[in-house]
Amino acid sequence: MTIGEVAAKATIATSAIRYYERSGLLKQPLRKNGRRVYSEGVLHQLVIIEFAKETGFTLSEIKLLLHGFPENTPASARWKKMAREKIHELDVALAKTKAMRDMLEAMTSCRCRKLEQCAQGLERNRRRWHLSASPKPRTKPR
Amino acid sequence: MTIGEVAAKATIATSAIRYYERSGLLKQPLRKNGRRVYSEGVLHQLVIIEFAKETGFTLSEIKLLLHGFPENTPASARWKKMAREKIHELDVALAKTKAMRDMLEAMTSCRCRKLEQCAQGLERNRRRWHLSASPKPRTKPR
DNA sequence: CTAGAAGTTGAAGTTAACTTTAAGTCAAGG
DNA sequence: CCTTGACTTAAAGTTAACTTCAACTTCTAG
Repeated sequence: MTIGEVAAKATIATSAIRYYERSGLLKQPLRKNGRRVYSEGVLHQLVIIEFAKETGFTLSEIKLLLHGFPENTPASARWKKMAREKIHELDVALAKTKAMRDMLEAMTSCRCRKLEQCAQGLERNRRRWHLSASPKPRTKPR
Repeated sequence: MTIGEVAAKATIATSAIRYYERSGLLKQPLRKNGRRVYSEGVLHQLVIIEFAKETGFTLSEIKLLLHGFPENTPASARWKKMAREKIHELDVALAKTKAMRDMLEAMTSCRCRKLEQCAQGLERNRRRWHLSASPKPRTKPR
């Protein structure tokens, strides 16, 4: 398969495939006259990559999942190791987002005429709320 | 107050204050010999800005909150308008993150020996799970 | 008066995950 | 043979929210 065919079957851009290769997620495929020639296997790899992305892994974490274990480590063990921390991160993100939601909900009963007045009230509640400078789920990534 | 004093009181960097000014969040303060001279009011503005950031508003949304309404629009009305959509976004993000968590949790009972085998299973469940390309809460912004 | 702290500006750097562009190579169809 | 489309690379662009840097200027303490 050519890179274009792989891209079509996996519905991801060719530029992304090349990028994954450059970043070490995918191994360098064989070349014919300089062009990449892929076997079916790459499709499975891409499925794993996409799934991992959907569950919140960064590309460098995915790289660990794929190539950061001794060669013969079973997939189950890899997932268990990687998932534990990520699930915790997701829980933290959930708590954070809920807190954001609650603060905002509270604001909907604001009766202030000027924003300056809100500031006064907010300052009073500041410690009850302090969300710290931890992971804030971005609302509109790409 | 000088920009340094404001920064200290609000515990944000001077560069951030200048950046907010450039981006139109803060009005240009008076100058004395080229230097910015602030009145107390700016501290309230910064409290509002920080709160809005903590609740997930982007700077351009905050700009709307502060300057995107007719001059005499009460703060309460501004919040209500802005919060409604943001709360919805947060709910979407929550749902998404929960889904991510659940998928990952499911993976912890994976028994595959090779990742390729996972790929098979994942492909089968693909439609049940399809999270689409919508807002993915980033786990480690900055 | 002078060192050093703090201010000023515009421009460039940061991060992640890609995409886009420029400039060139290769293969297939008419 | 020639055009067209797919491929190649390295490098630069994208986005958000700032930070850092370079090159000055200004204020303050001694």
